[in-house]
Amino acid sequence: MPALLWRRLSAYGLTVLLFIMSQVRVRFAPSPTGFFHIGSARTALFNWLYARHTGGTFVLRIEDTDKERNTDEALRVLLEGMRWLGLDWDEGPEAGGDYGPYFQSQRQSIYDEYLKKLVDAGRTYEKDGAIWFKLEGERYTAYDEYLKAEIEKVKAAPVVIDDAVRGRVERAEEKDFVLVRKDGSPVFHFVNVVDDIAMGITHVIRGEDHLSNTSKHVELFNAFGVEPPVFAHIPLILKEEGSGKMSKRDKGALIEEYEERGFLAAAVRNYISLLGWNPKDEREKMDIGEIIDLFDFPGINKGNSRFDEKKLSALNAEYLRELNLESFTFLARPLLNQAGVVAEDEDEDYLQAVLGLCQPKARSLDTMSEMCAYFFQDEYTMDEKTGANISRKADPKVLLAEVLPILETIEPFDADTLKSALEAHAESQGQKVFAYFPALRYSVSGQGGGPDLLPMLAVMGRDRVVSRIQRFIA
RNA sequence: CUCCCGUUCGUCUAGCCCGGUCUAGGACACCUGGUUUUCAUCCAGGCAACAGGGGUUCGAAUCCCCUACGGGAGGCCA
Repeated sequence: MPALLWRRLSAYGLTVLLFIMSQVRVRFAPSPTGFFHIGSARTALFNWLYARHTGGTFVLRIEDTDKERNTDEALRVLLEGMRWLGLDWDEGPEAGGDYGPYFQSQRQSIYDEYLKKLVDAGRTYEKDGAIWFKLEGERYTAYDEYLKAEIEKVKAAPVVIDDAVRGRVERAEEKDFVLVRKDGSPVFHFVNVVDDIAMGITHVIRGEDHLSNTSKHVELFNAFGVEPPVFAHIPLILKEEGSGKMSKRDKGALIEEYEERGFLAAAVRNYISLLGWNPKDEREKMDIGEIIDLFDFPGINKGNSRFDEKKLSALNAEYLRELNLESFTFLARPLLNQAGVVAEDEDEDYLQAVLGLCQPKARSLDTMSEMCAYFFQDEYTMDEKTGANISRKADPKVLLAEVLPILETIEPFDADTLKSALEAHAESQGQKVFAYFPALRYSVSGQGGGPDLLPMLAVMGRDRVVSRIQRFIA
């Protein structure tokens, strides 16, 4: 059958292919917990990418069955995180769609209806007030080492999962499982499958932590007489240090954290797309259109990957450098204001001039405040080590006293003019101009490093430079 | 305890399906040098890996088996 079908399809060429592909329906089904975990974000991203790659539909379904958590706030964090990453959904909260409602808390009647199908088919039974799914197969009782109890087990036929990432996986369920709790609420495995059926989901892309449970899901699909969707179980993201998958407590685990720290969404998105997937060539920095083009199941890895903040930062730095100065300033300003480094009413031109010096060397926006605090504040800490190093060669006060008159009078106060004047002076003293540089930098910034010195002095302006040197000498 | 998945430089990975082109490529990190002040940019160079064992083969990172290790699941959590 498939061979014949394929021949047919090829005959019609691209048109038919596009038609088939447009049938793709994927979903991201988070439960709002109050934070947006990087692993969830990556799952959302892969689903979104696959939908965009195939011209399919990306559904956002909220698994909000846990009423205890602050759902309003938790939902807001989630939706905001999605938007920040640029993951727009075609159906779901605020977007609507023909398969709603998109909140599990509002789908009870659908679950009732589907449960009835299983009851009618004789695939359920009641025990301890809960409704259980009945596996098919020979039954026996055995002691379960994990449950520490004598329980009924079933020799069910193994279920075959044809996973798009892992290939053929076989697994047999051996215990009946609960569909509806004593309190009447349906469990995850049941609602997940029902929703996927009811919403016409064709591809389930999710973390490998669900792989073992997939046999339950396939049992349910079979019981409903529905062909299961294509499963694609993607590898997990492991924590940077130590063992286990990343959890919300680990550094760098939360998407909202990156937003606050001034990371660029495009950089974060690019980085997480590379966790467990790659384009099979040497490209790393890719714009989103390129990623959409290249993204597909064969490029997804099987092995788990470890989160590496350094690599994220390096990518972020690349994106940062591409920004024009206006955008860079726009993004950096709030962080600098927040850090108390830059006053709310600070002059935009001065800020931009300073950031123009710092941008080429910036790795992330959140380190910006310490990098350039001395441009804005006259009280800055003097790095002792640098001070000691400088004094070893010559008395910086003497050197500065020599050049101070030049700085006080030179016109205009710009990098080129400063350069020639300082060079001329150095020559007259039988010195190289660089002999003066460390003392100059140290006196006006307290640092041993920073942006190019002369442009830096020019940006700071005569008044600031002169008074700082005077204070240093005194 | 059982089951499932995985394992290439410190890290992300290419190569594996279709065995020779692999003295295993790239990137991040790190180290060195340069960019004739600094340095966080930039440039050049360097360090560094096929988990172990057995088999198949003229030949294995690539195929098969075993072991080890890592991860996940087994809940009236999702």
